[in-house]
Amino acid sequence: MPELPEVESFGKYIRKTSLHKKIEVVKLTSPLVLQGITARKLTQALEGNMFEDTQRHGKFLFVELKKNGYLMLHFGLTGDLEYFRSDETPPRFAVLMLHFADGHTLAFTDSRKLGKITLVDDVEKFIEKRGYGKDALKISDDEFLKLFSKRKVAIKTALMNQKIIAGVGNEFSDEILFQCKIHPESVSNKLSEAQLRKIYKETVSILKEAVKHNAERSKLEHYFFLDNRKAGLKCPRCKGETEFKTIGGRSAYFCPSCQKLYK
DNA sequence: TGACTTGTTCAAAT
DNA sequence: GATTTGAACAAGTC
Repeated sequence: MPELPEVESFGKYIRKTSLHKKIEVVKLTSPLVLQGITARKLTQALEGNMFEDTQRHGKFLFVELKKNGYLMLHFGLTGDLEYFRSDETPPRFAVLMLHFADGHTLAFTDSRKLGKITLVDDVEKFIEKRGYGKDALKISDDEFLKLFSKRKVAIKTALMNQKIIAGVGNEFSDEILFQCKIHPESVSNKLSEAQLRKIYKETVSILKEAVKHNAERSKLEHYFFLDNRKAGLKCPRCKGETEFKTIGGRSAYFCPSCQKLYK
């Protein structure tokens, strides 16, 4: 699922393929993904325009336009990007296609259509208005500690709450807590300062490494859960057996014998 | 066939 | 008012 590292890669992908090219035709095949704007408005804003750069906050990608602000992309569960020659067959789940003047097309694909697309004037204001927390790679350890030491929910739930810190999703939260040997159901404010600092350090280092490898799971083999979220696996650390549990309405995988529960 | 999954949002509860 | 809980959303996968 697209979490912070995947979204960072999507930004890189756009910068590599799609900057400074005139957008000639916009095709929107599924207006369902539009958030607060009409198809006409999106088309008008993009046609004749150009991408200049990208920036990311948590799982949100903002594509800077030459004129009139930013195109905001959120990839939901199944959002993806595909850049191809315009005479090739478009991808199956294309939701938005931008045909560039140079004969290439950038498609936003989304099979389950939980992604979101809109136009944004001011990125900072957008983030503030929606109440998102700092990006997981931009927050300091002290800020992290302050936020997590007052929350009374499961640490996994808190890590995934985009209003506390932005960017961590279900899969990475399982890995972070596995690396820290902390049970995902442990209550955030019951953890010691040292434990919270450890979680902070792991969060940053796992995300950074994933970003470095373009979120390719095959290059993150020394982690355990990232590509392998299942119950009944043998824990590589203590030979216990991994378990499944729904925590905060989300699936959680962990090793109950070496990830300690603090309640 | 229908249960399951996922990130976000929103409503309800505390 | 702030925080927490839990359902809803869409639709492919198994």
